[in-house]
Amino acid sequence: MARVPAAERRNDLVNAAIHVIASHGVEGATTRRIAEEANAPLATLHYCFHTKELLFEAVIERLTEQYREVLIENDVHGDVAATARGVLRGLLNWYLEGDPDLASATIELVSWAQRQKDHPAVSVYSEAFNVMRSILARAASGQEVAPETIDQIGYVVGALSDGFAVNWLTYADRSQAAEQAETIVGVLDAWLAANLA
Amino acid sequence: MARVPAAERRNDLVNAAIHVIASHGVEGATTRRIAEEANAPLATLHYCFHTKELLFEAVIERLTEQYREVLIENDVHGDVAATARGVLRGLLNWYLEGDPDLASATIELVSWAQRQKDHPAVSVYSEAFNVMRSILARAASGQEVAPETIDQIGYVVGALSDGFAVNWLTYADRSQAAEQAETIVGVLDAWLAANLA
Amino acid sequence: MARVPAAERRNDLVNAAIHVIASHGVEGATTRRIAEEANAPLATLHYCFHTKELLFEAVIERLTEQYREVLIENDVHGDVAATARGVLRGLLNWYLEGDPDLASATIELVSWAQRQKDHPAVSVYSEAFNVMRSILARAASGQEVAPETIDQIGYVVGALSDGFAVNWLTYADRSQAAEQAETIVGVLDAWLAANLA
Amino acid sequence: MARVPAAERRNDLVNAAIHVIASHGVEGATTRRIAEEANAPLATLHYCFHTKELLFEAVIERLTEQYREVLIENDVHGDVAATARGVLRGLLNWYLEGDPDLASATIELVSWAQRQKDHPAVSVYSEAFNVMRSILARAASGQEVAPETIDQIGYVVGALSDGFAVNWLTYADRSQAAEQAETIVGVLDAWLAANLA
DNA sequence: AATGAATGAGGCTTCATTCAT
DNA sequence: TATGAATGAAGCCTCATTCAT
Repeated sequence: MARVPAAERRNDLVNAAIHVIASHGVEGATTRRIAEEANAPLATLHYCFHTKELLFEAVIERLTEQYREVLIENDVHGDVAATARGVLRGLLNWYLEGDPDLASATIELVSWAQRQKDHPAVSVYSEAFNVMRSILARAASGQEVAPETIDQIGYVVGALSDGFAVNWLTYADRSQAAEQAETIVGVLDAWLAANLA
Repeated sequence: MARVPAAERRNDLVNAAIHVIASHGVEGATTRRIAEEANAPLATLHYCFHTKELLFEAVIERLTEQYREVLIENDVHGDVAATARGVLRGLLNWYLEGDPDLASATIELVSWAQRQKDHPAVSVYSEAFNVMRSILARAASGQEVAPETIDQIGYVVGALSDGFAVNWLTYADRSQAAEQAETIVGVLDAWLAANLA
Repeated sequence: MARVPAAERRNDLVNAAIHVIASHGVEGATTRRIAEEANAPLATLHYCFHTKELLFEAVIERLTEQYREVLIENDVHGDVAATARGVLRGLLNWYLEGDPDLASATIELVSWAQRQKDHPAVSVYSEAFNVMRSILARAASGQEVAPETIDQIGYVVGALSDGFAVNWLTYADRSQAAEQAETIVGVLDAWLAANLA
Repeated sequence: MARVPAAERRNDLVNAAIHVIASHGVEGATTRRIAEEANAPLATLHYCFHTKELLFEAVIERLTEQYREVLIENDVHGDVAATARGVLRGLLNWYLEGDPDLASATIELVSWAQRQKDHPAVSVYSEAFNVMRSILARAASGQEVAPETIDQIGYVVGALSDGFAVNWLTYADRSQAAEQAETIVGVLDAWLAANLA
């Protein structure tokens, strides 16, 4: 079996882990399956990560980063309402049109991570929330918006996208989900309109 | 160990499974742990359910039923808006104040079930949705509300409660979650106000 | 593979462990090898002992018991000198003519045990020493022998038999060892004669 | 990591191996641990020794040499009895006051070596015995001592020191062992007195 | 009907070793 | 020469399940 540099292998393994977690769940994501998916010998997995748990943490880091990129890419640089709307749209599209593995692995890993000793799960959420807050704060700089309101908007955007994701990953019906995404955006709009008036 | 009738044992085992799934995840819910939690011999688990998968399906049935009861108990028999609001409140309270095991086991099992051959996961959602629809439909009987609107309301209530749950189970901060529940209800209110006018 | 009752299996496994430790050392005594030697599935080993360490402790218990039996069987019920002599002879014969696996496994395990958390190794020695002391003490009941002397005799008998064993297990030359056994007994005799006068 | 000449590395590795074997046993003496203890890259171990077995043989050579030095340093150049006594004392002190790693590694390795194909273990003993014999023979040159007697004395000195060592390494109680050393020397004295008269 | 006993398959990890530079 | 990187084989253990009573 051809030797492959470690950096590349680490990358392959993280990708493989994401794929396997997405399709078999955290539960079915065994080291063997992940190594096989990455076309790597089993021992290589442990050479690169030492522990399955460490691999999963690397996966979480990757997901966190992806999530952050989605947020940043969808910053429309408008006012608060438009910005919140853009970010929510971006998230829904990420779930719908991006790599579905990333989305389902995220959902899968959140509860796994929540049971780990040092709760890396919280970091995904907190990191995501921080990025969202800074985006919204910048959008609000010209307006008179209380900091608590910013946080609240961030929470609502997050909750709406999570709620959307759970349903979408359960039914896996794309056209239905596309309609639901519109509904979800409408919900945010109505709430923003009522609260930022 | 005292011999216990199978019917009772089935019940004990389902309860134990819920508890174990909630605290260890689907991943950590081994037959041994479940049997031990139920104070039952390991073989009894297989005597009662033959397969771990069958036990999990029984758990899902139980959760579905619980979910339905929550919906029904929180039917305020008012107009559509009040009813949707009541149902959402009921769900949020179920997560917040009811047996937290039930709530987290539900979230845990949804993605597990989604990966099973015959998708029992969908049944939880569909069943829940059907109940919600019938409740909302009855509430709407005196008003002029399109059937699609009813479905949409059901979807939004579900998504909001799911979004709430994911965050709550991740952070497990009760007082924060209580505030967030208010926000969530506010979101529904704004949307209903804008859409049922 | 035929099912075999657990008690018998535990016994088989302990015997197999002794044999494997004797021939491959603690180092080479893998669970697989032991299970194979016992004609048992690997899982059975863990069903019967849960842990390799627990199996080894059972082996140590067995060895301790054997050692004690050797001592007791060789109690000639004479005076102190004759008794000490008889016990030493018994030990040397045990090494030479008994099951050589028992003897070498004993030597092998002593240093292993010494590195374990709760030092079961010491127990082998202490137990053996206690038995020896009580045998010698009874033999000395009619004579005027200080308790410290009894302990000292016990120590010397032990040290002589250990010294003999190390050499015997190293060279594995039976006829040479038989002569050496005579020498060792002679050493004890000389020392007893000089010290019990 | 600084590149270090192979000769020095060989030395470091042998020292590290002795230390690791002493504290973790042959069983726990993995190449990684040894390399780490020697502050050497893992591959260097195999570059210097090709095989773990070859490293262990080098360790045995070193131990043999040390043992020989102890014997020679403790040659009092007196008559046979005094010389035997001096050598025994030297060995007991080596165990008690010298580097305890050396002593325990010796005991550890003897049974390991005994299981190897070409029995390097025997070489330690034989070499040690030869040295002892030549020392005793020189001491006996003025006296009338049969060659078999010389061999016997060598054997007894060896057996007594081994017997002492096993107990000392098991209990690791220095003050107790110091007393026992006196006893052991007394045993030799009594035997020599009775046999060289 | 109910369960203690037993097991094949597979879990994660670590070993001594070799490759490639 | 000397070593970071990589790996096949084997380590211990636990899983869901089945057997025998």
